Amino acid sequence: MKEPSDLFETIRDRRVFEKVSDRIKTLILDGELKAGDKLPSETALAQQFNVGRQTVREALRLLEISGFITVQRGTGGGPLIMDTILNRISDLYLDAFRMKKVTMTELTAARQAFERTILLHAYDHMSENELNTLQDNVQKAKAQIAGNRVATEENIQFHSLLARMSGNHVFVIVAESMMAVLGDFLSRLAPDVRTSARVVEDHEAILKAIAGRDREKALLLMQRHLLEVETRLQPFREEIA
Amino acid sequence: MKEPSDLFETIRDRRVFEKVSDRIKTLILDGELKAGDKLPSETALAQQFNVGRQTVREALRLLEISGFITVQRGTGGGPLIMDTILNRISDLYLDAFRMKKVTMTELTAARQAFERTILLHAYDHMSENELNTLQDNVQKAKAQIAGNRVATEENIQFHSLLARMSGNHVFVIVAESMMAVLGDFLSRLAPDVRTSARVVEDHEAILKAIAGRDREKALLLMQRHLLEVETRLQPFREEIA
DNA sequence: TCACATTTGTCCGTATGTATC
DNA sequence: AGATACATACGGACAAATGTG
Repeated sequence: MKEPSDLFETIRDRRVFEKVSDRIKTLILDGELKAGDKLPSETALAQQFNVGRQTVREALRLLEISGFITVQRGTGGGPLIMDTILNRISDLYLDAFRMKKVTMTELTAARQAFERTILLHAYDHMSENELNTLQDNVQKAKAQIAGNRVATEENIQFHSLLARMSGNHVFVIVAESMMAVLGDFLSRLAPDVRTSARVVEDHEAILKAIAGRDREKALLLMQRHLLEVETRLQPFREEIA
Repeated sequence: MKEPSDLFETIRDRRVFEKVSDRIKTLILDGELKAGDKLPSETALAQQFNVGRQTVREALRLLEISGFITVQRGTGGGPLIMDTILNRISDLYLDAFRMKKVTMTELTAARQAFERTILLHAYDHMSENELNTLQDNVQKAKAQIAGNRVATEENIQFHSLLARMSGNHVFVIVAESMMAVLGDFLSRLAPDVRTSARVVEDHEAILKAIAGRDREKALLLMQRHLLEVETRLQPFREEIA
């Protein structure tokens, strides 16, 4: 027979490692532990919480994958508070996209909407410094092309940088996950310097439009750019699966 | 200094439990294991992978918190494949909010971009049947209000339905994850039938604009609607901790 | 109601790998 | 190079939960 009070207790008996994880998490959220601080070693934590090391380890796994800590091995190592939550969210989006097997067509449609908004935001508050950062990115990409190498990394980073300049963290999170999906597709294709070069040209043109304060042109170029990327990858869609 | 993009991350010495986790994850992503399938028990997995049970457990923790599996104790229990990624994303968003890495304003700005496009897509291909589904949703919400109950669930579903009608998985994932966050916030507010009623009115008005083939009006109403929801959640921003 | 089997949850002891000094 | 400190990993054991007969 269950006590009536049981109805109001937590549905699931929370496991010890979850409680340990929550305790540490609370300390971080309350600001008592900040990024850069070191947590005690596993054995020390086990003693402090009066639990087994295995339990502590599982708690640390939760904190680690939730983006609150990293773990370093060796002397002077141990759990280190480090905030990578936003990256973790991007990772989860990537998993979700992969689970649903999103197509390039779907991705492009979403990017059309998203990159447009990002561009608008970035366009409005872009500083001289940020403009230089983007131009730097394009220059590095051009250097790659000049050396007959693809500039995939730089080209993807271009969009990540733009997202950052929007000043909206949610844009960054979603943009990064979308770029990861794109990177996934690209990594399965044979490197093609010529195609990569065209992407760089597109980026340079968009940048030029921004620098020239021609907003509509920048938007139009971005739209065309995304469409072109999709059509280029289109024939491969079947082979991927 | 950290690279902005970890797409091409350094080849970190991966730990055994991470490899085990990845193996299982790959099986799920490749469709060889589907939602509802049961994984072997921890001891069985340990034997199959030729690793210790503790290692398997840590791998399962990763999969669990990444939203790929749940774990049940007792006879007939064990790891069960279940997709809860969206819940995990919203959990992490909430953490990010508490860490002040993301603001409600940022989330709303992202929603504005997505919901606008979702609406456009849905508007273009909406069938009679789908329109009825949405009207059904509004009717149910109105019934709740008429009974002096909040219609939070129905109101959130309105946006999910709209996202599904866009026919784009990316929109569905992003919209539903954001909606989950809002739902979490709303669940902490005192139920307010009057406010809930206004949301339903907004939805009905949007739907009417769609049915009347007035695209611009629908877009405008949606935009206003989202802004209103934001201001309603604004005071919450400080209290969360 | 009761016993029983299965599976996760937790702890301990020990050994190995790894990074720092 | 050697010593130290730490995470990583294995194996064994028992407790607790959960379903079955």
